[in-house]
Amino acid sequence: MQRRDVLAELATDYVLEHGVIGLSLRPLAAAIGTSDRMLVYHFASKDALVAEVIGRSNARSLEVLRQLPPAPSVAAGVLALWRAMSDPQLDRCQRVYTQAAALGLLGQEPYRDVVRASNAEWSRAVATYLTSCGAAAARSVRIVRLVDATIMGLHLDLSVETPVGVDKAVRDLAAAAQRISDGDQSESR
Amino acid sequence: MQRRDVLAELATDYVLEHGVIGLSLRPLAAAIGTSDRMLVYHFASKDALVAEVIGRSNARSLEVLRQLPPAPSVAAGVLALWRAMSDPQLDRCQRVYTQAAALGLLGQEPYRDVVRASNAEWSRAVATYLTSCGAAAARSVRIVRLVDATIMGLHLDLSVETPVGVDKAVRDLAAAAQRISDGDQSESR
DNA sequence: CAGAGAACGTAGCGAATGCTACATAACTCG
DNA sequence: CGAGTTATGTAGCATTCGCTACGTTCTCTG
Repeated sequence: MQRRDVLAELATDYVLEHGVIGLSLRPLAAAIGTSDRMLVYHFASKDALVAEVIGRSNARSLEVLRQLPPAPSVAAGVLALWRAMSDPQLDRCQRVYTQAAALGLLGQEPYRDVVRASNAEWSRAVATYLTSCGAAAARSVRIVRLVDATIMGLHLDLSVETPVGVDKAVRDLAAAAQRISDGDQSESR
Repeated sequence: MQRRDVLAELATDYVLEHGVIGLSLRPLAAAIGTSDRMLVYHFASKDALVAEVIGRSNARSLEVLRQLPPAPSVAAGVLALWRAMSDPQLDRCQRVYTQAAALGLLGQEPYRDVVRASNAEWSRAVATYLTSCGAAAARSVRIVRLVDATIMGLHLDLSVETPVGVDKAVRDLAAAAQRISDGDQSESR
């Protein structure tokens, strides 16, 4: 394996632990046994390095998601998805993504392209998964929109405090997803 | 009004436009007609200043939310809440909150206390609002958990791209909230 | 073996960071 | 008026930042 790839993977490990926001080259380089000089040499700039790291973090997420065994129903699939995303490994990837997205919320947005691409790929993968759980293909994107946003919001809540009732909210979400898949037209023409 | 309050309000305006993440004292000071020297003098440190700004930003959110007229149903209340939070003014406050929360996701968390307090206050206010829309008081916190997280997640999505189907997701959310309020026990024992 | 290209170390540049020391002005109140 | 608190300006310190210039080692290939 090329040196560049090794460094990229090590840097990804480091970022998954320390985040993207305050990141600076020298501590990162020291932690993975190289120098800021070499990081810039291999990745051209800090922003390019971080962008690649974000991409790799999201690639790891996708890898886990794609190996998630299908559940017997959409509701069960949502619960399985929640459990999978609550695993520390995947949770860290999601946190990195959230930090990258939050950077673009106001003012500067150095990682816009990677974040966009990651978001699109992730949405597609979740749709594929929920379809494998029996979601009507025509409705899966609609379900994904709701499920993905809610899981992300709940995880952000969980990072702030450890609120009661999250499990219940997840079950409510699963039920809502199931209803949409089953063809509920009541309130959403 | 004390000079300190004036500066705090001006700083809040500035942060609502430029975010908390890359913030540095000198550009902020220059923009609001003072110096970094004076900011540290009045607020003791940068972190203390930013913490206060985050608090004020969330106070503005609460002010708007508390003046939101009750809707005739829970579903309508969720839609009204969504519309209110999509207003640029309130949206910016939410973005600042998200950035502050995202800072604490990995590694450092300088604004933990303010974020926690803001989150708690906000949840309570949303619960109060939805109760005024007819939500059963005993179920309002459960509804809030779902609604608030979803709206936050959807707004984060919207900041990344402008995806189709968000409106539909909001209506799905409103319908789900309505069902919970009406006493749906089906999937969430 | 020779040469080329990749990998790396040392040192440092210019800019920006939060914050402080020191002195000065302005205003309030006895 | 005089004293004391509040507000401000100037200058700078120590550190860190991303990045680069320059030179050296290593490895691979012809």
